[in-house]
Amino acid sequence: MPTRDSYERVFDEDVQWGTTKPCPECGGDVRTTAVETACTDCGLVMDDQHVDRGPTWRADDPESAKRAGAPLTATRHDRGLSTRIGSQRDAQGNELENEKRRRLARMRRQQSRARWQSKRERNLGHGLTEVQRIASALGLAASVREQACQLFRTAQDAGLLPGRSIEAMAAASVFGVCRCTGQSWLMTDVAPLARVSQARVEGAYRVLNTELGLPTPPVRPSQFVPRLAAELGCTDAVRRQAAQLATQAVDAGVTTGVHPAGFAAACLYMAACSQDEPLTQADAAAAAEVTVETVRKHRDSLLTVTG
DNA sequence: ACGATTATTGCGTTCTT
DNA sequence: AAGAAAACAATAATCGT
Repeated sequence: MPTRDSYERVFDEDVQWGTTKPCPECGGDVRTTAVETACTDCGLVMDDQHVDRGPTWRADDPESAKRAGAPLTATRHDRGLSTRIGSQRDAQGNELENEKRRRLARMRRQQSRARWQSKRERNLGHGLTEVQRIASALGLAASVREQACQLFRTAQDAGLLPGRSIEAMAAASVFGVCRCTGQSWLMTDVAPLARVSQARVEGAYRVLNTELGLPTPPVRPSQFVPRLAAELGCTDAVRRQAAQLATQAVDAGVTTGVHPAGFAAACLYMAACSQDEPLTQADAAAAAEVTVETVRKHRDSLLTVTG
């Protein structure tokens, strides 16, 4: 029996793991990790389907090659290590008789009771389910969902839960990860998905941020360009130019205090105009959930920047 | 001439600092 | 608390058909 150290990780050959290439959206780095292929800049996910294949483990001696279980995950309260008792077939795949079925059902029931050993664990399970629900409602990538779950764990470990609702902290965890990983979602996007008021989520996020010292960079309008561009069906060229305009405007310092999505909409509108692509102010504004006046205002400030 | 889009202005509200 | 920003509304101008 080889020791764990003698194992080496083996991945599929058809994917270049851990490599980067330029992003078609924003020119940033598209990085293929163990769980997905996504742009580190704009968050564009190109492929997060090969997650479930999981890593395989191979002994130095190829003879004894065997597959290990799924990778550990932060998304389940037991990190995915719990035993599942099936009900349909036995290990050989044969049908089970009724009596055995009943016995298995009983075992399953008992085990599921035993699985939630403590109140703490129940809370964790509840929180993680909530994190997952909100995260998938936002359409976050697998790696981001994973990080959100991890953040919730950290919050619980830091004793931030007592006195606050789990739902609030779960939503706050999702939002915190959105902020830290540059996702184009604001509090106004996350809070309505929570089962508690926005004020609660904000409160939970505040303690999360101060107690844990989250590395939260300021939101940049360029983060919203890809999503809005996709929603509006803009061409690649328009999207690229809009992203460029956005960063240009940030450098010029005309974006402080403004709604980033609204500004991104203005960038897209400007870019579309300059390339004679059809995009009305009304549509751009609607995508960013702002009014046409806002788009116009920012268009004007963009004009002063670009000269 | 007509509808759609864009501009302009003022004003009460909401948000940022 | 002061000031900026975004929303709302009314109205006019421009453009393509």
